[in-house]
Parts: sequence; structure tokens; C-alpha cells
Amino acid sequence: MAYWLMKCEPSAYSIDNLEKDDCSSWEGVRNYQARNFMRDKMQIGDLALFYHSNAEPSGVAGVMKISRAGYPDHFAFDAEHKYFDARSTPDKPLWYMVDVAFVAKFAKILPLQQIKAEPRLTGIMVAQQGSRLSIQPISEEHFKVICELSGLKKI
DNA sequence: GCCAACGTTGGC
DNA sequence: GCCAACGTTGGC
Repeated sequence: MAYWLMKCEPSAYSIDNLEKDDCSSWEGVRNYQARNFMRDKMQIGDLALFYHSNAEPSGVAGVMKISRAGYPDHFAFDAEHKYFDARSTPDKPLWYMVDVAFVAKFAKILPLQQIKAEPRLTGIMVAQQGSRLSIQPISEEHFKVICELSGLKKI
């Protein structure tokens, strides 16, 4: 059982969208490191923080659960789609995605500023300067501290 | 909207 | 395989 932090711009897809949909694919990741995490490491049942990037404020918005492990991102095969990539084919997929399921929405966004200010979260990847990785592993301890700070009692 | 930090591309 | 140019991310 592993823990993750996954970024998305809420203008594209937010925790509210996921709560409404209950379940969603997490397509469009076009970074090799992030892809490797999804393809090789993420397992059904893993918990992930939903991080709103480029937002007001940016921060953790809620919790979700991996409901399907890595599988080829078929949006890369569709020439009409914005995530199209000619280098990826059904035979030799280049990009992967997972499915996520809604677990909880925080009463309030936990802003990045507060994450940076919390001593128990020292060293967390999302607070590093210039951290752009959209799929990040996170320790169980950091995960729990963030849930606690957000007032979430129980997953 | 600015721009620093970072990842990727491609010429050589 | 180096590295400059370019594109993207994301906080501010």
C-alpha cells in the first residue's frame, strides 16, 4: 500500500468534478517519471492526495483512491485529441494512466503555504522549490499529517 | 501575466 | 553524448 500526491489544475478537473463523477481516468500525463509511477508502482487501493495546482489557493483539496492500476493512455492514440502523441501506439504504448475514485473532499483546501510551514512536513516533495512532477510518492506519515491538518478524521 | 526551474528535443 | 534552444509547469 503506497501513498501519492497527484496534481491537476482545477480549471481542467477539480475535486468537485471527481466527487460528482465518483470515478475518473487520470489521463494526459506526459512526463516519463510520472508515467513510470503510474505504470509500474501504483496499485489498486493506494491512496492519493488530490492537489490543485495553478489555483487560488494552490493546495491539497481531498483524497482519492486508485481504482485501476496503470494501463495505456488511449487518448494518445486519437489524432483528434489534445493528448494525441503519434509515438504511442496500441502495440507499443508510450503513455499510461490510472483510474481514481473519490474518497473525501477537505472542508477547506490545505494551501501550499501551510504545507511549507508545518514542521512535520519538512522535506515533502511538493514543497520543494521548482517541484513540477505531477505524480509524486508521499510517505504514509506525511499523508496522515496532511489529512490531520485538513481536519479529516478518518479515511 | 511574469518568469524561474525544469524536461525535452535535436543539431552537431 | 553534449548542450543550446525551446516548451511547459506552476507559484506568485
